[in-house]
Amino acid sequence: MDSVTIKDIARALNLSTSTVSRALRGSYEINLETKRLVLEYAERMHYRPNPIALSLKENRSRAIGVIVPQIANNFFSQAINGIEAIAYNRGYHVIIFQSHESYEREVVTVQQSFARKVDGLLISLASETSDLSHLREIQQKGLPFVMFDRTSEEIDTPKVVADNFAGAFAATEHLIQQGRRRIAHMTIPSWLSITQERLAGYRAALEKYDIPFDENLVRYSGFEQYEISPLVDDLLAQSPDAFFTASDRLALGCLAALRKRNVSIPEEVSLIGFTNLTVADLLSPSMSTVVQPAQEIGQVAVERLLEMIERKQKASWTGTVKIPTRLIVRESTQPVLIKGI
Amino acid sequence: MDSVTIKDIARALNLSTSTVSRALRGSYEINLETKRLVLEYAERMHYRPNPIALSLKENRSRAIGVIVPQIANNFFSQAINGIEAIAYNRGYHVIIFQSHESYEREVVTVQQSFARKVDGLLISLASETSDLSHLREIQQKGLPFVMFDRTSEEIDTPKVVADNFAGAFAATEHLIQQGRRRIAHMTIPSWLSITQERLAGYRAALEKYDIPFDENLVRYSGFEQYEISPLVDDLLAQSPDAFFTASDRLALGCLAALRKRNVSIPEEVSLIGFTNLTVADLLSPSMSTVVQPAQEIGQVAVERLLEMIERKQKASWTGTVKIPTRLIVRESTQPVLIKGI
DNA sequence: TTGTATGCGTTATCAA
DNA sequence: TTGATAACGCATACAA
Repeated sequence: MDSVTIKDIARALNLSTSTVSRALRGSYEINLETKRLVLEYAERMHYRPNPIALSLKENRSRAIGVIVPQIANNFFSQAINGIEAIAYNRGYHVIIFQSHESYEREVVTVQQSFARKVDGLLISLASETSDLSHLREIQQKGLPFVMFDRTSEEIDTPKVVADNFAGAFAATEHLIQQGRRRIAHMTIPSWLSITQERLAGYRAALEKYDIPFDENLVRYSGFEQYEISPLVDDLLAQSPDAFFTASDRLALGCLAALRKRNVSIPEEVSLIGFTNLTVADLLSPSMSTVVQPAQEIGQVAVERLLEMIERKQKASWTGTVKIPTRLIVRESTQPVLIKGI
Repeated sequence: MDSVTIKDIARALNLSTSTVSRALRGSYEINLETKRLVLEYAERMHYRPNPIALSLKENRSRAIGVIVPQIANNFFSQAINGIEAIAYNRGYHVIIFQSHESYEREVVTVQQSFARKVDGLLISLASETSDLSHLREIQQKGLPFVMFDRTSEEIDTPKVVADNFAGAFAATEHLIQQGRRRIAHMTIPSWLSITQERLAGYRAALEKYDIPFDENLVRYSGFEQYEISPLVDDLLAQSPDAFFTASDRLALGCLAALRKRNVSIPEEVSLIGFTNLTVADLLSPSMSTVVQPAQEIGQVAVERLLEMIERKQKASWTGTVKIPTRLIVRESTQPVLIKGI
């Protein structure tokens, strides 16, 4: 594990470390011949500056931390994909952390990434998280961070989310236009901001078409697969004619549960979900979907973060960016219409 | 971004940094009262050792690098999930890198992770990669690494893969037992080890049932979605009665292409693919699948890596671990049989 | 039991 | 134009 250091070069060339350092950094105040010599030798020996030493000196790491509830989730893995691509081009590394939907792990993870001197943090909250003091703490310590997807009103920092309201509105409206009126809404934990926004979009669409809101048609589910089936039973007891689900897992769980009960789609019920493109591609033909712009959310979030980092300012603007969703309507096997919202 | 350092504690308590350091590390040779004082103060000030300083000193980072072709891929994100869970419990961080299937990026990434002083590397080769000198280089420099999934015979290091031969054999045999005899095999680039293994399993099953191998029934595809459809056309011209695809993307692409051409499944053709559980859950009912044990591969790989790191030895044993696959056979809507191989 | 000095790799400051 | 020295935060060999 022996790397070439500046010291090695200095010794070999009978120079001081400072001269070598300057030569490598292309400083002006240096003899051209010396410079050439150093660069040549460094090249030949495959010299690479030690990023750890640099981090210690500069008190930064050129790395950003990403905290997500789960990597093995299409939405987050696509978001990370977007994040990594941009960060890489800007010379930053990405360190991934998973909270596994656990509040405690999220707290530990935030602290660890701070200790690791990440230059900034991208975070999507664990479903368990309601107390946000760990975030206030790092904010107070001056670590820039951007929240994405699972955000909270209680923290004043830039946020990037899908336009959940518009997406839910479009989905619900689509179902209504198909003639459905008892639209069940199966969604994720109620305290998440995205849940509220989607619910609001759902309600707004109902209202537009003068359909009364029936809270018996709304069910909140956790993220475990086994929770879904009983909720579908509950909802079926309310004799809905459509399902609008708030995540891909719910959509798929719902799909499976309906099949199991021999409920035909789309004759008896229509089904529409919030999913992302990868999943949307796999869906059974009759299912339309609101596509979450996962990758774009990641990209926009990391861009805002890098801006904060490089301008070294808290946050020029701490608003929420809403990335448009797309509604993909499938009549039979083919997507026949893709419309932006 | 002001963190408490040992120096701060020393100053506040009128001690030397070495005393504080020793107290924090629970050294014996120290006054119990002093120790208590230090620990208490450190606790109160939320002291956290600076991992960067530690890395510089100890020339290690308690981080492992993971290089995958793509994060936004169910197989790899599940593998990373398995890796992260274990690494976390053992006190290691995971730094993710994507090669984006590019040889050049893989090389750069390997060098960067070495420069970052990762304690070890888990790597799955980019499809473009055939020259392995970058790996030989880090091997020679003493950086331990484990290859998983996409490995190469040419490197002598521990490897963890799915039992591709057995999986392909079981898949093919299943199709044969369904009465199929012209089984098309659509697979990934031919130079990847997993491709060869799967092809071998396919051929072995044919041989067992005295079905002649027809190379016109085998097609190699890259990882782009648009490549698939023409290949399916090619294969259909050979009038196959079944498809065995070597990855989930191919399976899904193939499925879509067949639907588009109104080829009915499973009447006209049977379809079986190599996928992982998450994807398997989404599949259209008639499609059986060989499940890749993604998470387990990640877990086993990281365990072997940590073993190498902590024993500080090159590699006690550089063999290949084959993780069993499972064949999930779906007759109609339900998986009716799950058998281990 | 505690303190002093040194080094990990780098750069910035000051001196030559 | 170049060199010596200190500093980043920590651990440790050695001195007291």
